[in-house]
Amino acid sequence: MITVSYSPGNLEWKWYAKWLENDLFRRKISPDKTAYTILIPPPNVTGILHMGHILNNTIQDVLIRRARQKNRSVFWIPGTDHAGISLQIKVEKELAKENKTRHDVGREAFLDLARKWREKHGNIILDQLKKLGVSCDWSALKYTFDPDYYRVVLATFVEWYRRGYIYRGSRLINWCPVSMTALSDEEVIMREQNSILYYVKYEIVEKPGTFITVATTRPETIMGDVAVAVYPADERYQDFIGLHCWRPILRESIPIIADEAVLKDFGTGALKITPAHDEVDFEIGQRHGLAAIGVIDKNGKLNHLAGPEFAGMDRFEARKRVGEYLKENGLLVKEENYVNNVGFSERANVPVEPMLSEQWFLKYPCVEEAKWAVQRGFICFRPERWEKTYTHWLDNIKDWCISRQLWWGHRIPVWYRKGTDRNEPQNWHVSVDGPEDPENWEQDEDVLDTWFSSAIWPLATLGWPDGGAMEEMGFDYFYPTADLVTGPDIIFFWVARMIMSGLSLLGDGEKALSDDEIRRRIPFRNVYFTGIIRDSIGRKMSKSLGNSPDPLDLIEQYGADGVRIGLLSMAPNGQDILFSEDRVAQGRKLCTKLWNSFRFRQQGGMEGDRSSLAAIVRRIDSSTLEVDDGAILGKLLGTMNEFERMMADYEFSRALQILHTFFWSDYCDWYIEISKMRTNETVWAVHDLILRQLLLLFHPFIPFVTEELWQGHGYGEKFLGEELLESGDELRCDLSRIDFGKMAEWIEEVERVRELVVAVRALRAQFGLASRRDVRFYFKADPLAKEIIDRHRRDIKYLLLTQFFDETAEALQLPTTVVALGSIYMDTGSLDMVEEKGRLGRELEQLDRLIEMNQKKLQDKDFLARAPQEIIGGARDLLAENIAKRKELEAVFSKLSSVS
RNA sequence: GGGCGGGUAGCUCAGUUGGUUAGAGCAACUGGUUUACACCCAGUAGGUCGCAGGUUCGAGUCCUGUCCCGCCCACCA
Repeated sequence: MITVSYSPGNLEWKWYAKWLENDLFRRKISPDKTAYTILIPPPNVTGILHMGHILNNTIQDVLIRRARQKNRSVFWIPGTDHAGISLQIKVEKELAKENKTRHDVGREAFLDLARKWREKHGNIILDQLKKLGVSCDWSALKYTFDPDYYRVVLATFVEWYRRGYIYRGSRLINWCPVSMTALSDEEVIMREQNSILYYVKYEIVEKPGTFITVATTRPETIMGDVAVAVYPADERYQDFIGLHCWRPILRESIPIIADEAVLKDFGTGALKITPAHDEVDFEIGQRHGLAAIGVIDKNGKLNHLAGPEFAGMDRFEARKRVGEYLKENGLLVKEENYVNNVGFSERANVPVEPMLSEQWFLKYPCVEEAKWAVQRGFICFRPERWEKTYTHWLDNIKDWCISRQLWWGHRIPVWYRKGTDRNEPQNWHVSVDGPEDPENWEQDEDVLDTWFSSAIWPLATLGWPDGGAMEEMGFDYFYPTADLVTGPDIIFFWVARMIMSGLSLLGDGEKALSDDEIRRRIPFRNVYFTGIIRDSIGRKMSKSLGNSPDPLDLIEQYGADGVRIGLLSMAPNGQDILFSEDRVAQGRKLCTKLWNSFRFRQQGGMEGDRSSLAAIVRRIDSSTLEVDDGAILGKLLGTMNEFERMMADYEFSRALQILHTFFWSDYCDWYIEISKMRTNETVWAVHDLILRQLLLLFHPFIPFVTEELWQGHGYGEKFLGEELLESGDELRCDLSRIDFGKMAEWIEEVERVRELVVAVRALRAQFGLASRRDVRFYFKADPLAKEIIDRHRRDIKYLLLTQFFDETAEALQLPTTVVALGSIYMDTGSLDMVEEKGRLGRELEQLDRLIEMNQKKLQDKDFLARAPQEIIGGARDLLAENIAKRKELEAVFSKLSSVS
């Protein structure tokens, strides 16, 4: 038996603990079953649970629980990410409270602090996820900084280095002057800025008194200029190409060159070349063999190469001062306001500085195969459109700067022989364990980009590359994984890189891969991209706006079940989601309603075997089975089939809506109500059957309350989570004693009766008589319809709150409503004739419009000639129905007319 | 500059190869303690489907153009 009222707080933790106790989530390798694996997108150890996690993990849990219901061998691998730069910042902030920097405590002590921080806070988010009910196999928990994971990361580096994909080089990279590290292109976000475009005069060396003017937004880099470039065919500057000009600050002769990369229509068409601080300039410099002079330091301040006047000055201060200097010296032609795009560091939120720097790079492996895998559908993106984004990125891919000047991260496994030139590869040692004579070497100080370790998440979590570990984890059985659920914002950061990693690392050769080989190596078969959760007016949720609800508060208030189903119901397929707490409240209401429907059932007595589907079916006695019972069972089967179709397409919110409508409208509002009139064993068995199927269908979405009801209602020994789900067709076989040939007919019949009841309710509501019990009704129907009405007369009387529902032979002079089954007249005892005439008149008018429309269509020769038969037939039926209806109304109407 | 997504009831969204009178939930309004549930029940109202053309017997759905909103990518300094 279940308790009177539903309170999620009490029961949720109870069941989660029991599930864990009974090891329900642990993977099992069963050769006779198909494997189904999901990798959790590892949340950052620094993260706290937000709505995005809730959505993400709810979807994963739904998929996982459904896979269990379908007898798959399920493995959901949980884990966390060490969150490189993010955790480093947290620890540095704590140090800052004591007025210390990481350099004060030193590398080892700093790493200890970071580890301690993670031990203390790192698993909070996992505990929060448990509150949500996620059914991960916790015995497989991974952390990207686990010692074994750490080794895999290094092994990957070594392997790719060995294959020539990783190299060290001096390139122009994105430098963050606040975090003091290099960043990848993906970590730079472009922002519109109000800038000033300075037009600066450079005097021609060979022609004193003649100038070439360049336009720049970055005058503070003039000291690093090594040339001025123009478009080769630019007629304005033909005479200047090959000459020289004087750099206006730190006066020096620099060449005037021609390069196709210059846009002649921008500014003056002349471009100052500063290879150390601009990407285009760098490339031009390379083409022309120019040196690069870096005038900005890693902390964002100008260095000694900028000259004594500006050295030590912040780059933005220097910009202003250089501007003033140029003006004072008559070198500034003009300045104008200008809006341009500037790259910002994602984390520190300051403009990045393009800087020439020695870093480690990865030339991505298997780029073409990665494209192919998705194009050929070996990996299926949902929604499909993300394929384009993915392909476009791969088409324009550039080498990945993987080294970070941080301490918290996987340290690059490269050692340099002490006292030798680091630029010479023969002085390098690259291995996981380091050189055997460490005293003669010093290790590279840098660590790897966090995303480097994330890229091998599907491999490392399953034990790769260690044979023993792979066997223990069941690599061959569980890889490739089935579904990846993530946000489209990390399609480059993570998804694409995982695909390339899998393709590359699961083989050793670099030869072209066959389709079969690709299928074997891909890390997952489906990628489901969720929408991004926004607030109710479409803004991104953020801490600073304070528009993000605390998921734990929501769970507290509405229960994890309510939050889960509420969120899913508002999540259209792959579209952004406008969060509304209202929906979450509705989620809880659904749980409550489910609960209460069981309370209704239990008031009917708990006799009857419910321990299995077969047992319930046995209790159904065909001789007492009525049309209503058959109809609701038929609807259940239809609902199950449609639900399955939607779920197969990952259309969660639509699937839920179908289920919701069946449960609430068909089962509760109709079937429960009419079954109150007859309480025999067959009816209770039908209830047990429907409730049982509802629990199974709802369970992946609302696991806690369904488990409570399952156990409380005595549905079996096993946990609901262990029970298999029949398909609609399978259930149909189990119900083979029912005459399914008539099912469609039954459903149709019940629909007609419902139509009648609804129409009459509306009629009486219009007369303000909704709750009066003394209203009499009369009906006029043809023999076939009368048979139906007779069959349901008891239900109709009950639902219409009336004692009188009698047959009549003629149109009565009473308020009336006409439905497919016939005409219903309402005897109110007294009646405002004028009011009723007006009402009927309006209804007639509307019918006339419909009839006219229909007739027109059916008289259209083209329509008759070209439209398919069933459409024409449908139109004919509709017309006939409306004409009949009109005739009935007309009869009453004319009677009223004759009276007044 | 290129690409993607969206514009349907006051709000959030469905609408599946074009086909009967465009749907749901919420909000609004009216009425209701009928032996599961007021976290409920019953009912009412509300839409020229962004705009303009076109294809078609028939367009919310297909095509073209156009206007808004959002996102992603891009080396105009």
